[in-house]
Amino acid sequence: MDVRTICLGILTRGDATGYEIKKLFEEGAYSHFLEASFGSIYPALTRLTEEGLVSCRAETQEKRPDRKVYSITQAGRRAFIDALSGPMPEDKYRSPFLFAMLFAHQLPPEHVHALIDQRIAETEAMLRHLDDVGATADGPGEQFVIGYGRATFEGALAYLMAHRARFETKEPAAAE
Amino acid sequence: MDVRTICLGILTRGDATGYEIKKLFEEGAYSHFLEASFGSIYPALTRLTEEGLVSCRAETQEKRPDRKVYSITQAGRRAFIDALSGPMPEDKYRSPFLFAMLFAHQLPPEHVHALIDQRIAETEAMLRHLDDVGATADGPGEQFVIGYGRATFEGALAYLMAHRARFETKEPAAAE
DNA sequence: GTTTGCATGTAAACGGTTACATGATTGG
DNA sequence: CCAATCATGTAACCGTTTACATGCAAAC
Repeated sequence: MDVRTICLGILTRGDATGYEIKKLFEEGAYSHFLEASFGSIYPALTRLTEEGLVSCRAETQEKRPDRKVYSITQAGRRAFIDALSGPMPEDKYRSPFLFAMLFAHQLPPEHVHALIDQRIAETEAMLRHLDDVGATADGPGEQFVIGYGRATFEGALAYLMAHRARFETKEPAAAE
Repeated sequence: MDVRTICLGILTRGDATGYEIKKLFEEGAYSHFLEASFGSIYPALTRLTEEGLVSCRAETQEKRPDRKVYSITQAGRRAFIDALSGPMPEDKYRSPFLFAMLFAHQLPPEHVHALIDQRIAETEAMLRHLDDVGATADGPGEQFVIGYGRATFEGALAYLMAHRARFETKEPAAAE
């Protein structure tokens, strides 16, 4: 899913500036499965405007830099639905944490232990975040996505809790 | 986690050719959280050899193309442990499926339904795959990683099963 | 007085994928 | 006969990140 399509999707929910889109990426209900930087959002918005999929009105503000508010056009809505109707690219999960855990026996036990504890803390933080955004989420889609995130993170958390002892520091482990 | 480090890690488990490393990526216990193509593996192996982190012996085969078998060196092992000891980059999860679900109310109900059913089938296939590789997995690290995968996919699957009815085709939904 | 927030944008660098090039063998 | 498996490698392309450039206002 490229940044273009994601911007289009966000704009179906209401007008926004590039800056606001970025904030949705890092703070919203999307943050656990989407990400993008200014360096990709601004050029995407410019191209989308050239192609007539979004329109742009400039708002001159006092005491604040000018802002460009983008709206999706009818053509944009059509292009968006088309993009969602085509074949879905596969989900991608890249996990440096799991990669490191694969080599747990080659690492100092206290390092492995720290890795797991850190991961537990991050997962708990993620669950709290999902609760926060879940409280104000509107449509059924958003509720579904947040629920899906909660289900996976809860599964992961339970597993981490249940298996951390395995790698506890200096656990002399009965046999090899 | 770049392809270089991942190749190094795989080679700590035993010698391998570029071709074999690729197969591990797509068939092994790694496949749910790692991926790489030939176009990145071969150049990585070449560079690693130049830097002395791996060594390479050529095996001339009859009836088969020559193969280059790579082994990790002592310097390579050190570099690998160093890479795992530094700060871990965050996990990244990119989900076109969840992105599409966010806009479920804008999509034809039968399309949403198909999306969920497809996802259920994929998740079940993934769980079967993890069972297969889990049966032959050796170290504690591999067992942990497979268990973690199972825990998250089982959480996801239970959620999908429990909530698919919400989006069932033509469910006239009591109120908005 | 320094950091944070608002606000937009560009250019270079990076890591990676896709497609291409080559070629023999084995199984359906 | 065609597809798949084994096996290596390059080059063009792509989307993205990172760093840079600019600047004012409010909060700490």
